[in-house]
Amino acid sequence: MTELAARYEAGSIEKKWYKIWMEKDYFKSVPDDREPYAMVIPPPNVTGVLHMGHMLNNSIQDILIRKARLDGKNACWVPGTDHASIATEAKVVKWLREKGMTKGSLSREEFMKYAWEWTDKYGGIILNQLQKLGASCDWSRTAFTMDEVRSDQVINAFVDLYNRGKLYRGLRMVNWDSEAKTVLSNEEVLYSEERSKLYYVKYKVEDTDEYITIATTRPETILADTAIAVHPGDERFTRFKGKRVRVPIVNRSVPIVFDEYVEKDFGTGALKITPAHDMNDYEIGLRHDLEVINILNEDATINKNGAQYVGKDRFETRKKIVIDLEEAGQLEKVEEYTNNVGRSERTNSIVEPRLSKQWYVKMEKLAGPALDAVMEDSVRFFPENMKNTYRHWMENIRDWCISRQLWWGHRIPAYYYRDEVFVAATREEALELAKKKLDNNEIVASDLKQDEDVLDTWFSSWLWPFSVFNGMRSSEEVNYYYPTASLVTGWDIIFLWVARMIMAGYEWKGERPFKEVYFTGMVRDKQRRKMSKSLGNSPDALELIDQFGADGVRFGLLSSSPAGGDLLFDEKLCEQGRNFSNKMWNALRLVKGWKIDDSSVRPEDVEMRLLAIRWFEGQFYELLDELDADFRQYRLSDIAMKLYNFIWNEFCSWLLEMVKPAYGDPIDLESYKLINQLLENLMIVLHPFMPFITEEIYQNIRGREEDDHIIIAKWPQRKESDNSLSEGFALLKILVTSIRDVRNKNQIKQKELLTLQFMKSESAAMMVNSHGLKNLLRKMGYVKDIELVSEAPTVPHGNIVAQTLKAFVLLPNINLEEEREKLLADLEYAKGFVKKIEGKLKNERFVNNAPEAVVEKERKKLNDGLSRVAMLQESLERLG
RNA sequence: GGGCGAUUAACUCAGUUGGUUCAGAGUGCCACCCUUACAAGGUGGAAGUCGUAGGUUCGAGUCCUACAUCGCCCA
Repeated sequence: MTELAARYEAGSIEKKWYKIWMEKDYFKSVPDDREPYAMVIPPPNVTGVLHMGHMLNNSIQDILIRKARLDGKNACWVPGTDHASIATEAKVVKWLREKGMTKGSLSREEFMKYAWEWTDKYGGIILNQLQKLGASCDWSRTAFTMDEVRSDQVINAFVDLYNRGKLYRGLRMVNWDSEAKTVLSNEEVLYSEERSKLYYVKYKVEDTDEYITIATTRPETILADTAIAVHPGDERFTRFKGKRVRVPIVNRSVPIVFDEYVEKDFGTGALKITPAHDMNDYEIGLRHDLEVINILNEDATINKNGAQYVGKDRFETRKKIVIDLEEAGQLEKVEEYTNNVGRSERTNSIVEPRLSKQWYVKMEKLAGPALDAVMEDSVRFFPENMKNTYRHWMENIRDWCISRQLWWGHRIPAYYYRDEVFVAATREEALELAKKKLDNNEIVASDLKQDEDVLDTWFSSWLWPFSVFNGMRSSEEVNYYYPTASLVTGWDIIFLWVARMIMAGYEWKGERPFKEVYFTGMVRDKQRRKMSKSLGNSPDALELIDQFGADGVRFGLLSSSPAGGDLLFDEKLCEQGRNFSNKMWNALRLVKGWKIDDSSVRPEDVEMRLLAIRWFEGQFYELLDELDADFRQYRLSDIAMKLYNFIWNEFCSWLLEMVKPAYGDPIDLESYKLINQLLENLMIVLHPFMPFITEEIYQNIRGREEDDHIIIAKWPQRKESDNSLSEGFALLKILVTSIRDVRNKNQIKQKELLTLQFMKSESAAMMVNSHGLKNLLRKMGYVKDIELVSEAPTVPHGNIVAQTLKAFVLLPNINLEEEREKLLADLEYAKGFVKKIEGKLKNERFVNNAPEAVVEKERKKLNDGLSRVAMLQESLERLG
C-alpha cells in the first residue's frame, strides 16, 4: 500500500498544481500553426470581488478552454478588468472622504492621480481570486480597459465613428443622478413601487371663471409647466379649445393642447406638461412646439427660473409649494398613491429626467449586420431562444448615449472652440483641424476646451474581443485569434455588452467577434432570490473553496446549471463535489494498493477481468460520443452528471469490484495496465471540470516525465469496441442486483455464498456458457454454484425474473410474505406493460402505418412481456 | 401594453428527431450494513394521472390550440 491519505485534502494539492502549471507556462498562448481557440473574459469591475456569479461564469470558461487545450488547440483565454466609471469613481470618492478630502476640492488631474492609486492598491483583487478557482487564463495578457493599449483604441474608435458620421451631440432627456451628477443609462436605473402622494391642483382658465384640475405627483415641477394637455376626444374639455390657463404660483400663461397621449381615465383627464422634467412631456412638447423651461440645477436644487424657491432642494420645494398652493386655494385635494419610482443603482438617489447635451452613437446602421449575424447563426446563441430577445431589442434599437459626467474613464476627445467642435485623438491634432477649418493660424492649443465628460464604460468593453489583441492598431495577433471561439456571459447583459460587441466586431473588423455565445443563468439562493450583497444571501466564494476545494465548488456549480437556466445554489452541491473527489481518490488508493504478479494469478480470473475491461471500454467509448455531442451543445451540466455517474457507478461500483483481487491476492499485469489506462482516460475527460484532483490522480497513476501533465494531455479517442458485450452485462447487472435484493429481504449477509439456479433458456445459456460472465456473476453475487434446471426447486428459494431469464436463489429459509408482495408487484407491472403493447398491436392502423421495424420491436416486446408474465404467475402459484 | 419562457417524484432539474421496459437523474426519504479503497462510504427499496381541457397522429411528456398559475425582459 502506498502512502496515500485516506481522505483527499484539496487545499494543498490545488495550490501545488496551480503553481506548477504557472511555472510551466501552460496557460500561455502565442500564435502558431495550430487551430486557435480564443476566449475573452467578461471583464469584471476593477472594484469587484469574487462572487457566485463570477465563479459559475469563470468555471464554465475554464472548462471550455481546458477542453480546447486537451483537443490540441491553441487555447488562449484573455483575462482583464474594466474600469467601471461610476462604481469606481464612487469608491474613490468615498476613499478620499475617509482621508478628509472631497472630489470638489481636487483638480481633475489630482483626482485621477488618486483614482489610479486606489486602482493599483485595491483593484484587480478578483483576478487573484480567479486563480484559486483554477482559471487557466493567460495572465501575461491581462488587460484593463484603461491601460494604454486599450485606451488608445477606445479614443481611436470614438474619433473614427465621428469621422464616419456615426456620432452626434444631441439635446436629450436623460436619466440624471443628481447626487453623482451624472447621466445614467436605462439599465442603471432601478424601478420600484413606492408610496407617494397625488396632488390635485386647479389651473385657472383665462377669460373664464372656470378651472381645470390636474393631478401630479411632483408639484414642484409646476414652476416649469408650459402647457396643459387633454385628450382630443375628451368631451369634458372640447369647449376649452384655443384657451389658455394660468400656471399657479408663477402665474404664467400657457396653452391648452390636445394630444392622444393623454389617458382620459387617469386622474382628472388633464395633464400638466413640463417638457424639461419628464420624458413624455418632452415628446409632447416637441409635437406642440412648447417652450422648455428648466428649473433644476445639476444637484437638483431649484435654479434661477424657480421664482421664490431658488436654491432650495427639489423635495424641500415640493413641501413648500404644497403649502403655498393650499394658501392660494388652488390645491383641491391630496390622495395617497403608489407609483413606480426610479432610483440610481449606484447612489439610490431618485432619478431626475433632465435635458442635457450628450454624445450619441447612431445605432441603426450598426445594428443591421449585427442582427443578421445572429439571425443567420453566424454568431450562435446557446440557448437558442435568446435570439428572440436579441432580435426584439435590435429591431427597436435606440441611439446610445455614451457620455458620462465623471472623471474616471476615457475623457471624450472632443475639443471646443467657440461654437465649433473638433474631434481628434490628441489636442494637437484637434488644433490642426481647428486652424484648417477656421482658416485661422492664431488659435493655440490652450484656446481649445476639451469636453469635460468621459465615455460610458461599455464604450470600451464593446471593443474587448479585438482590443485585447490590440486589434484596432495592429493585425498581428488579431488575425490569428479573431474571431474568438466562444463567449460566456450572463443573459442580463445581452444588450449592454453582447449586442454591442457584435456591432463593434462588424464595424471595425468586418467580422463576428465570436462564433458562439453561451448564456449562463443567474445564481440564486434556495428561495430563488438573486444573490446579492445587500440581501447577504451569497456565501463567501473563497470560504467555499476552502471548505470543499475549488474542484468541489466547480463541480457543485456545474452539476446543476443548465444553459440559461437559473442555478439555485445549495452548499450541498459543493459537498457532493467534494465527496466525488474523495471517491475518486479512494479508487486511486485501491488500484495503487494492488500487487502485480502474473505467476500466481488464476487464468480464469484474468479471463474474467479482461472481459469486464472490454465491456467497460465499450461503455466508455459510447460515453465519449455523448460527451462530444453535449459539448457541442454546451450541455455542461449533463456532462458533469454523466461523468459523475459513470465514474462512481460504472467504474467504481461495477468495474473495480469486478476486477478487484481478493484481499492480499495479486492482480495480473495486463489487467492492471488496462485499468490504469482507463482511470487515466477518465481523469482526462473529467479534467476540464475538476482540474486539480484529476491532475493529482494522473500524476499518481504512474511515474511521469517532467513535462507530462494532464492539463496538456490528449483527449481520448474512440477505438473499435465490442458492443456485443453490453447485452450480457446488462443481464449480469440485473441478476446481481436481484440477488442482493433477495438477500436484503431475507436477512442474509451479503457475503454468505448461495446457490443460483437458472431455468433453461437462451439467455440462461448465454450467462452460463461464457466463463467470464459466469465467474463475474459468481464473484459479484457471492454465488457458489450456478446450475441449469428445468424445474423450480422444492427447497426454499427466492424468485428472480431478469428480462426473460428466470432464476432461483436457494435459501436457508424464506420470507414468504415479502416474496409474494414482490412477485405481485412485478406481475402487475408486467401485465400493464403487456396490455399496453397488445393495445398497440391490435390497432390495425398502427400495424399498417408504422414502420416495420417499429412494429417488429413491439412484437418482440410483447413476447418478452408475455413470458415474464408467465414466469411470474408460475412462481406465485408455487407460493400458494 | 408588447414579447419570451416555464409547469415532469418531497426538492432541484434532464427528457435531443414523436416510437427501445420511457416516465429518468441528483438530492432527500426508508431498511440493512463501521464488509479488507472510500461512513465524505456500501447494498437494496419506496416515490410522479408529465399544470388543465381539447386537437393532430397508427402512436404525444415531446407537435398544435385554448385556459390556469408562475417567472423574466422591454415599454
